Amino acid sequence: EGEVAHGQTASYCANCLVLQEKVRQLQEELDRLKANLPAPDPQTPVPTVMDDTSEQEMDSADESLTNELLASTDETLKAAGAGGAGGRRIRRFKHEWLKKFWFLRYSPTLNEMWCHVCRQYTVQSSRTSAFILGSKQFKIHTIKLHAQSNLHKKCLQLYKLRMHPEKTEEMCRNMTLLFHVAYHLASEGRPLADFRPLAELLKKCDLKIVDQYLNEGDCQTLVHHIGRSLREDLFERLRLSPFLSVIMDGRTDELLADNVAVYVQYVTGEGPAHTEFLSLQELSSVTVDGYVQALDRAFGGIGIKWKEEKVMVGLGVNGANVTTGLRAGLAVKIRKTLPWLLCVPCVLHRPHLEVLDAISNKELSCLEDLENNLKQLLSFYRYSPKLMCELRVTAATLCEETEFLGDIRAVRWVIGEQNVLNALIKDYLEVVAHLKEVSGQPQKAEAAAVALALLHFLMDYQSVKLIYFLLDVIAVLARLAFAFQGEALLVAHADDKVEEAIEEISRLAEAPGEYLQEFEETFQENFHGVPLKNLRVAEAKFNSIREKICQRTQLILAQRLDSNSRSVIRASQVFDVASWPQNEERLRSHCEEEILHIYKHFEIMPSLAIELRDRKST
DNA sequence: GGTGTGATCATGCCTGCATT
DNA sequence: AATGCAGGCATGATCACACC
Repeated sequence: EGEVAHGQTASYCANCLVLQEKVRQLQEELDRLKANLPAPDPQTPVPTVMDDTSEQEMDSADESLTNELLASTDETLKAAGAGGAGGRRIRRFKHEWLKKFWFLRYSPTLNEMWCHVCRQYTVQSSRTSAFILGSKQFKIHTIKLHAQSNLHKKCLQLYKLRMHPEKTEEMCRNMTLLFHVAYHLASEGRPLADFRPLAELLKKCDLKIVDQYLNEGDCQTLVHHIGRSLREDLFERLRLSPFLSVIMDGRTDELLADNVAVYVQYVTGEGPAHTEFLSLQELSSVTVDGYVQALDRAFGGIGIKWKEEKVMVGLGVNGANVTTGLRAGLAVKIRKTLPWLLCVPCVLHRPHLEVLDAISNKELSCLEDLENNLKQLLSFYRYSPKLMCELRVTAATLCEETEFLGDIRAVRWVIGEQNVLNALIKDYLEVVAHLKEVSGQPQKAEAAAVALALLHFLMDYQSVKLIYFLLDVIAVLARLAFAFQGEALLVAHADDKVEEAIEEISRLAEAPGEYLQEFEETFQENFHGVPLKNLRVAEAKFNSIREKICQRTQLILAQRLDSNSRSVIRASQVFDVASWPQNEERLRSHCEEEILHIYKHFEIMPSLAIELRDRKST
């Protein structure tokens, strides 16, 4: 009340004037009521409290209103101002400035001028501007400078937008373009610094883009909001989905902590299930508990309590640091809360990694020896541009593969890279010839020594035979990987593919595969004219190695599918429309048993009961 | 996240011009 | 000549941004 009373004569702002008038009327009404006086006669109605007079109306009205009011006070103020002159020059506010600068306001009581537009539309950061607080710097120069200032221009833009709503729409369109640019940068993983040049490019293409927000910080803000919006959409879809499956892909990082990418599969009313990235979680430890905690955090972040809400039906765990034991342990742990959980072999892009990791141990040290030798051979060329050039001329295939691999030191299993072994076999003679040449150069002692060691490896009968045999094994695993990468692969089919692979591997243990056969046919006393060493000494040893590799590989593949989930997963073959019988009669009874089995498995699941009830009621 | 740098703005002083 | 005013210029404060 005090403030308003104080401001009663202090402002010519239209908003203030209207409010002051209302206050005056209310005060009168209050006084009347206090004095217990009768209501005023209907000719002078007491206005009601502040109606919906919008700011917009006041703004549009304020110019004429202010000017009118000023006209009445102009003379008196002028007289008062002139009386105070004397001695050092005193600058005074000149009322004609109000006509010259429409945004200018002046309060004779406070003897301050300010900018009406800036006061209404300023941003937090510039609240200290003299033309917002109130200035006593009565110089036309000062006002002109303010009119040209960026702050004023920005506020003016906002003011005009408010006055003309149709411009807001245009601004929205322009901002949408800016959002597109920010989204593009984020989704392509491009630096935020590209924001401005990209926006400028669009401008050159005659697209209207706003001039503001073109710095990195604002781009980051836009990306942040885009991300938030997309996540909220996803969360909403997840909440609506009656069932969820989770895929966890662990990753070992030697520099930072281990982490796991959590993906979630959900169903909507139409179309197939969707798979989306949920979040990346740091692993406190690569243990069952570490993974469960990561799962808690991933779902906790979107307000889903997976243990209580009981909507999770499937789990796939993959990754370099995930052992068979860990995978099984995790399944056991989660099944304590969600007994219907299916643990399925999720898409396995690189089965050779897991197989090689699992089978390589002390008994099969030959694998690691081979790996080390291969890495040394590739490194020998990879990190010497000169040697690489020489290799390019003679052994183009191997050179290409080496380049493709990038940093050899970062490749987990060179053996697993099918094309590397293939390339080595293809360019075998050229590589051996080149190494021989390098080893014979006395001026490059270091390189010569390495080349000699590598020659020793390449001209070893057992090494070469092992490479041929591994090519057979890797080929089987590569076919499996290819099958896993198929777009519409059913779980039941994945199981079949694993079975097939196990079968093929067992055949390799008994009879030589395609590659080994080729080796045996080619090798007669020497190999393409290269005399191999340690001939036949290791034939028995090789056979034992071959057997072991096959056995272990079979075992690892067999463990891929969780035994508890197997029966349900096999029953899910019923969903493969291609396997349905043509005959209508037979179709009726087709897979009745399997459907019943799947139903019984999920029967205990609360959300299934709800889903079925909802279906019935509709 | 701290720091240096340039841009912007408010302010005061000075000067030149117009008016009294 | 005195006075008033606009505009130029210098200066310090503050802010945004780039860089480390």
